[in-house]
Amino acid sequence: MVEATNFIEQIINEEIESGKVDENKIQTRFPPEPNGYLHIGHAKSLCLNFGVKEKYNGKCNLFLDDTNPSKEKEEYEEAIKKDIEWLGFSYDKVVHASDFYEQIYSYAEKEIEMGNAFVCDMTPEEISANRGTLTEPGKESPYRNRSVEENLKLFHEMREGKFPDGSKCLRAKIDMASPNINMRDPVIYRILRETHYRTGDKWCVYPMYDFAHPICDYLQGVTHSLCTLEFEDHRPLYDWVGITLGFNPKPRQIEFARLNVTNLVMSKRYLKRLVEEGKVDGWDDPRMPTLTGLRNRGIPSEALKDFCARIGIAKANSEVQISYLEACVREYLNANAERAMAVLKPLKVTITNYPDGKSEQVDFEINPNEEIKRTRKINFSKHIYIDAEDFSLAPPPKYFRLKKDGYVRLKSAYIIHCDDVVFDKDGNVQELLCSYVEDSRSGNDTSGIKVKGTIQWVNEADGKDIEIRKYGYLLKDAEYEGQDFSERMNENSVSVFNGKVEPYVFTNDIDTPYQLMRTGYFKRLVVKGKEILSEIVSLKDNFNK
RNA sequence: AGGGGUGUCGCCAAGCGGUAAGGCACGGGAUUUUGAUUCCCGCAUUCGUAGGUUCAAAUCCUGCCACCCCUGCCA
Repeated sequence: MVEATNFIEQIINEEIESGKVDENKIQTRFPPEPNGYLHIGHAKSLCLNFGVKEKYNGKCNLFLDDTNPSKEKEEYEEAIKKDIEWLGFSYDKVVHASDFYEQIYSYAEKEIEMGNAFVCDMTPEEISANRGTLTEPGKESPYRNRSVEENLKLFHEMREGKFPDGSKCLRAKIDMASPNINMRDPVIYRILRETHYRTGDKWCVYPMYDFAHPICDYLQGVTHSLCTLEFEDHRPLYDWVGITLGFNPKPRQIEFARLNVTNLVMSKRYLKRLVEEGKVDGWDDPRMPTLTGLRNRGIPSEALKDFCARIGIAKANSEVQISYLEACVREYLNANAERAMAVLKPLKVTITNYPDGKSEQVDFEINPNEEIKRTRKINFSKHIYIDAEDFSLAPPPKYFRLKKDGYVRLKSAYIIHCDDVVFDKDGNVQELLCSYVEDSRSGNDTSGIKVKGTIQWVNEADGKDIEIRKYGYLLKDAEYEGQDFSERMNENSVSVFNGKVEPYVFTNDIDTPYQLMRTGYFKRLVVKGKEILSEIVSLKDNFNK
């Protein structure tokens, strides 16, 4: 018996124990509609469904719920597959609702034969008008009592294309007085002349989600059909289909709360607007909550999965702080990212007492967390750059960095002393004239000087100019209640720096993440043909508190 | 009396009648050639609320309150 980590696994365990389900046949499915890009919310569902598969040694298909040809595209299906691959999940099969169209149609005929469904001639408006309200029952359709023969004939003619779109539909005959509106003779088949991305123009009738889904689950052998909370009201209909059609074993639908994350827009509509209005560079913009965006951002899939595991699965509506995701990303990257040095705002430093033309190599630790420390060489010479933020003319108390007449250590190299400041004609700091302490070299410092601060630097001779980008959130940190999306848009979610970076970062694969020391985690990214350094997540900063 | 759900620390979330896990965040301290990391220590006498049952209740019962979802031929 596996140890349950959430209420769904608890249910599965109980069912196995009671013999309700075969422990060797646990099966789930990841069921996106191929009508858009997957986002971080889907990652939660992916982790849940594939988590159950892996835990119970069961199966999990990628089920593309393509019952509405007007919204679905091949392009989305391919993007979905790529995202799943990125997360490292392997599905047993790729199946589509459309693979089962013929069988679903037969099941509809069966419902008609059993007197459980009828062809209704009312228009969508009429059906809506007769559905009743939340507090009042609906009215039965005048076509509700057609004979089985007539229903069958009409349903066949619907398929044959004898009726225009919307003129007729197939409805389940359940209960127009049900307090659950989904049970008031729901439409289960509609006439729709739309080219389907997989079946083309073969069909002009398409099953509705509520009818197709339980059938597809059953046909695949799904034992547990996991979906989000808004489908709770649909479960009676899901069960109705299974029971009337005599499914055995009948799949069980279980609902869980969808993921909400602060400062993130998840709605497809708004995401689309961001793309269309040019607020972002596309669906894969590093600021987007889409999986393609997160991947482009450099969020490690391991960290995303860790996040999903840590937030858990429950039924309470909740909103997770984005800082939780960031913590997971930092934790992973801290252990796995190589360190490198770059400066966002280069400030020239000349080491006046260092010999002209001399260059030496210092040892730089690749990742201080490694058990077996690895180092690489970095050139050091008379001319270097430090970050302008690491020098202050008017330092606050407890300032650890460089100040006039102060000392600071250059990471992996020497301690320097700021002797003089060169200003430009506008009075801005242009250059620092420093002297280095010759016997303070990293590794064999015999100078006896204790410095509080250590800062990163880039050697002028081999530093590369590069645009460095840091990101803010797409949504401002506001009370989401009552606030319109457009009012919450953060118009300044990109900060651009003309920085310098050591050449080492170009020697690895483009997706390699680095911790730019004291700056954050970054990776290279090609934006409009130009290579930049793009922020993955910042480093935690306790100093500003 | 529409129906279906949910309410445990700032944010997630365990708990399933025996006297409030854990993570993130936060506060304090130690170590640190990243003000990072790591390491200690602290962080709900209380579980939406009011009653009841019980030797014992976050867990059982009853009432109330709050929030979410449902009137697509969308999923």
